Amino acid sequence: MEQSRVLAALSALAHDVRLEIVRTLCCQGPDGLCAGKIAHQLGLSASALSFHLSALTAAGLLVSTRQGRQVHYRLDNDQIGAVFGFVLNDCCGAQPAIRDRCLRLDHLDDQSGKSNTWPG
Amino acid sequence: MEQSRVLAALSALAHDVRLEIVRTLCCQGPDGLCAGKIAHQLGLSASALSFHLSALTAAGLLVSTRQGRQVHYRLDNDQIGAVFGFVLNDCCGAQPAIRDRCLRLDHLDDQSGKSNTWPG
DNA sequence: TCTATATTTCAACAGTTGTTGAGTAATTGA
DNA sequence: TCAATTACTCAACAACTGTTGAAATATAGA
Repeated sequence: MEQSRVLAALSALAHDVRLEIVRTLCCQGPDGLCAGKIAHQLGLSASALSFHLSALTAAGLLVSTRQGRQVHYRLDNDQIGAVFGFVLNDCCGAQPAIRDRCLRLDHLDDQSGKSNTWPG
Repeated sequence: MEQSRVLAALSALAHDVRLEIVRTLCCQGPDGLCAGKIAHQLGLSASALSFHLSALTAAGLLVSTRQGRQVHYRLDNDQIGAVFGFVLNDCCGAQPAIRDRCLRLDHLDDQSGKSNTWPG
């Protein structure tokens, strides 16, 4: 994964409406949700929603499929995982302190920082 | 962790110079690196660097300590882990497909998506 | 074809972000 | 105290981002 794609993804996620869109889509099945339903759930105008869906799609975080009049959106889990994998492994040096906190293992282990090693 | 802090952190990370600063600091010891050395390593002007260090510090991703004339910066690993923990768990529904890709476990498991469950 | 529905595009505007270079503040050692 | 070093702040400017409402596009069904 290239850094420019990671930057685009982080930039896309760094907006409250777009993070809500991600949160809304993650609880849906593989069919995702059509634009109108997302707009209704989040109380957004059609054009505002379209703007943010475009941003997330351009960043590679969403994929869309037209079904008749509707366009269905769903998360691209592979891309999302790859983005955070890049940040955690290639930018943060795969540090166990970060990984454990990220996976919420920190309360399971001792506080010495000598917990699990980073996989890979 | 509040969503507003997560948004601030993602926004701070979504810049190539700032991601390079993070990458530079993650390979340093607990003392971190002073501003002048970061500027030299990355070829930045003092004021440009100061602008970006302020952004990262305001977002809670760096901590600084003055040592004489110099100011040393280091990553706040807890905060970084908490930010990505929030996104992966509270925004992406703790999905194994994302987690495995993020931890780069995807090449170890089968491709069926039935791999490890999310911890917690 | 005509109408209704679903979504996207566009232009205008306001607000935010990033860069530059000059100036300022804090600290050290002569 | 003075000069040198280190880092920060500020103003000006350009570029980018997000919001709004109107218009355009695509599809479905009568």
